[in-house]
Amino acid sequence: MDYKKTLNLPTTQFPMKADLLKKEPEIQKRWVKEQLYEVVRRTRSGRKKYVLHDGPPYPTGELHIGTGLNKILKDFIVRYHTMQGYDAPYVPGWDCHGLPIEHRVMQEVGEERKNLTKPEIRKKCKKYAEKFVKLQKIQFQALGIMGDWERPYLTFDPQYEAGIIEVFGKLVENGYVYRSKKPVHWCPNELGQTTLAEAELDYREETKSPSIYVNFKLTDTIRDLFNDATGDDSCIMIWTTTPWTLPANVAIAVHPEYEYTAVRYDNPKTHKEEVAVIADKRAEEVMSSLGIRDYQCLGKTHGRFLEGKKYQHPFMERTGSIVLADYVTLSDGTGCVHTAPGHGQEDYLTGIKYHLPMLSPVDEKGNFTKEAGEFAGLNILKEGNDSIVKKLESVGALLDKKEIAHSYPHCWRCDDPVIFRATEQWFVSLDYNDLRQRVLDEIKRTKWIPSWGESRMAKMVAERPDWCISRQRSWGVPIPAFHCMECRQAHINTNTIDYVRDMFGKEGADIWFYKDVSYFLPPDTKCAHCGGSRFQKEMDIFDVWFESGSSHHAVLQKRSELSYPADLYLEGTDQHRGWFQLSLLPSVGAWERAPFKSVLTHGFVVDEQGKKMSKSRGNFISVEDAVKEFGADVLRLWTSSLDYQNDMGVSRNLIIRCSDAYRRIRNTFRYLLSNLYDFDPKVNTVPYEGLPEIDCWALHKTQDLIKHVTSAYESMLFHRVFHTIYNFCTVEMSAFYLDILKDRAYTFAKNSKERRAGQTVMYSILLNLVKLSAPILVHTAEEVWSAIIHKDEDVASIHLATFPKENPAWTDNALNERWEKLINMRTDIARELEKIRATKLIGNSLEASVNLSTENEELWQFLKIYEKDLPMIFIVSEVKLERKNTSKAVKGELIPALWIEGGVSQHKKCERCWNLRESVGAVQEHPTICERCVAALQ
RNA sequence: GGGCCUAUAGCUCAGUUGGUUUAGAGCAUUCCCCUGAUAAGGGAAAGGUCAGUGGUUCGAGUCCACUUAGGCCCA
Repeated sequence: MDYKKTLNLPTTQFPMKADLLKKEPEIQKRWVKEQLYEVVRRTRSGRKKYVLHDGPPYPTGELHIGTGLNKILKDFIVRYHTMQGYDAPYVPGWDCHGLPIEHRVMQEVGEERKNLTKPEIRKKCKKYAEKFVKLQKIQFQALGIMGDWERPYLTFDPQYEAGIIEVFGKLVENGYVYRSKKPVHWCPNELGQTTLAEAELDYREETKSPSIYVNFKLTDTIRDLFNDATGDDSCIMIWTTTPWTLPANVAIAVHPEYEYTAVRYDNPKTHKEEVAVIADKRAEEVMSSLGIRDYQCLGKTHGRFLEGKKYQHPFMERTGSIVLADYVTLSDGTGCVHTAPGHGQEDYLTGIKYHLPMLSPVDEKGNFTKEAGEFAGLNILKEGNDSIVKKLESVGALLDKKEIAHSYPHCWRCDDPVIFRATEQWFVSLDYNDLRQRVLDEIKRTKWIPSWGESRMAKMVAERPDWCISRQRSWGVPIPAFHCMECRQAHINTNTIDYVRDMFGKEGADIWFYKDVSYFLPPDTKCAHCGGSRFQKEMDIFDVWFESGSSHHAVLQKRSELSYPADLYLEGTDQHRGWFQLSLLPSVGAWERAPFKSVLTHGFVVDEQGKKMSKSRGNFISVEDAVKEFGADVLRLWTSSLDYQNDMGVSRNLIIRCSDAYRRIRNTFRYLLSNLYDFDPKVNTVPYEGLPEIDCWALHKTQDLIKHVTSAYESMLFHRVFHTIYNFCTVEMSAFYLDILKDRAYTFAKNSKERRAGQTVMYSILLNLVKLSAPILVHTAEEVWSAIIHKDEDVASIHLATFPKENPAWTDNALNERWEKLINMRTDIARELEKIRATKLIGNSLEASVNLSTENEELWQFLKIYEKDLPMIFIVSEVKLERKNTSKAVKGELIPALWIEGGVSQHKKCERCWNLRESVGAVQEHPTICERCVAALQ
């Protein structure tokens, strides 16, 4: 007789091979068809909301794996909260305007760009953005991200644009918006004459510039600092490579902590004795560069003591003063830095700090203006530079002039060197009405994860300058302002803003570029300053950060399914300066509070060696490539396995390793399913009280699993979710419980209480496990769910199911402790059996017989209690207990009181259950099987 | 150059307020077993100067300083 046919061997349609590349798109199609997102919304309607607000990526090019990872993390959170019963809508968004897109479009257009009008450029940009929104959407969906993909938010939607204007209007109304000058990179080329963003600059290494040392006569004495600095010809010496910026000089910066000295020497040009202040550490090199051998240092003092000393500008009718700045270095120059707030970024910040005048006597063509006095009309990079140098020489202020080669920015379009020039810009004030302090208060009220985000953020806000929100570009939302053509004053108020807002909401911001100014102004508008009635449109657009930073209003406050403030913002740590901060500022400015209750940041994707990922390094991985190679669920599992608060290493190798883990988890599902083919929970469930103890142990471990996984999800520590689930599958289930359960599941009578008990537990484990892993393995969990014949919840999709809850009645710590001991024994015994196996006496552990002995009374009692179960637990055919050790017995490692002797069982092997039993052949009708199997056949 | 962050076996992670003689898992590796989860399953072994140096302490993977390597943001 073929007894194999009488066994209850596992059977299932659920394939071992995942075939994710084929199956995931099918499952996704099903979700779309069944409108899963909409159904989830409906079933959760009225429940407590949990709003994770999406930070919008740029629709440019293929998706970086880091962007995919960000969306996957968001999806974990949204899905987990949904399963916990929250109404957790997810509205993805895209940041559609801005220079990155305009830049790429212009590059694609090539030479023709010079002839394009703004509306034409905008049309092309829009097309470009739309194209990549579409492509990226497909890729996000391929990752299994659940959200409102039919209605994402796009920053170029007219309604969104109106929202931006509303935020701006509120800030204007509250008094934060002002106009002022700020230095910008400027291309003076005839065709250009425009500001340039950092991305539009080409730094040329070999640019030749004049290098000059200049003395500025001090009008304040320095004898208080340097006793020997007698006479009235004390100077402070600067070094610069841009003589043309000297007319705008208003200060000289020194480092507060560095040591400065006063050097006495004979000026080789004027042959007069002079005393000049320079950094002590620079003295030797500067003097040698000037060709001065004989000089004398008159002591030292810290830079901070020089603060406030006044000097006379060498050729302008003006005095300046010494200021302090941390950015002063000793790597070149004199340690005293010529400061012109109208011509440099750092100088500008120092200017703001010291309330210095912002001079910029240079027009849009790069020529000096009247403000530059005698130099008016000269082109700064040509005759201008030379004239300044000559002037310095003639007044005796020039010490030396050389030519040096260094790195200098050039315009990406015309290749001409660019200049720094102060132009009128729009700003949001940080200090008006204490905005900065109120933002800092909101930062304190927000929960930052990890916690150091708070100090990082607070420091940035505390030190940042006012926010320049205007850009001189084409692809963006225009700043809704007007300029009086009589007095040049800006005309802006809530009336004009509301008027424009309505127009943008209806027709889109494009209208600004097509229609005449009169179209946007309420009739009879008069200039508030001069009463003039002729106006020009403002042609600056908003900084694109202002757009995405308005999403808290344009999306959260506008869409009925969302709410403000959001429960969570989740982005990379670069967004502390970016989106987090630039959402926070307008939100506090307009509505007096932070747009988020908590902010979670993750690290960056790096390669296997921990190096930054970039296309040029060749270690770039796109979402599309990764999904095509591994499938979304493997990618999601990999994402979950990492501690995202650090940087995350990614390479094909690392993801391949993770696919092994995926297979293991999948196979656990498959095995559970395959043993439940004939189990109907309504009919076959064995109540807890009727379960063998090992089954209670498995349920205890399952409660433990639920507890730990839930807490890990709550803390958003997904790598703990992963490790907990994975270890449960391998250690507790596969290597122990399920291995032991085989005997019962296969060889006991189909409807026996013992077998049904095991199935009862496997069924419970299957349901819990599939739900616990559903937020991560979205497709596989769905596939498993479909394969479960008797579901405990009547929902078509696992993603409509509810998250498992721990059953405290099934947690039994005392029982668990007993089983810890038994498992340790099992490990000790396995080690002994391995020795016998090495001698080829046994193969399968069922061929073994084990003698256990102990002189420890407590352990002895313990063993006696479990005597009958021990063969089952150790998967051996017999276990004999003895009070005395034999000489061959070996001491246990984990249970030192236990002495173990492994041997070969002398019984015959039961052909059916493979155990070696004395009872084999006891029943005549079945001479090759044991009594237990005979009974199972009845 | 500045601010913030990270560093535990080849890989992914544990390591509770500094305290149990040999720092834990799992995976990968090597060897063995099984062939009734089978492109599966089980077992065993090996693998770490906790990035480095110095300090505090009776005692440091854990606290402090510096160094190195890397990341993010600035300059």
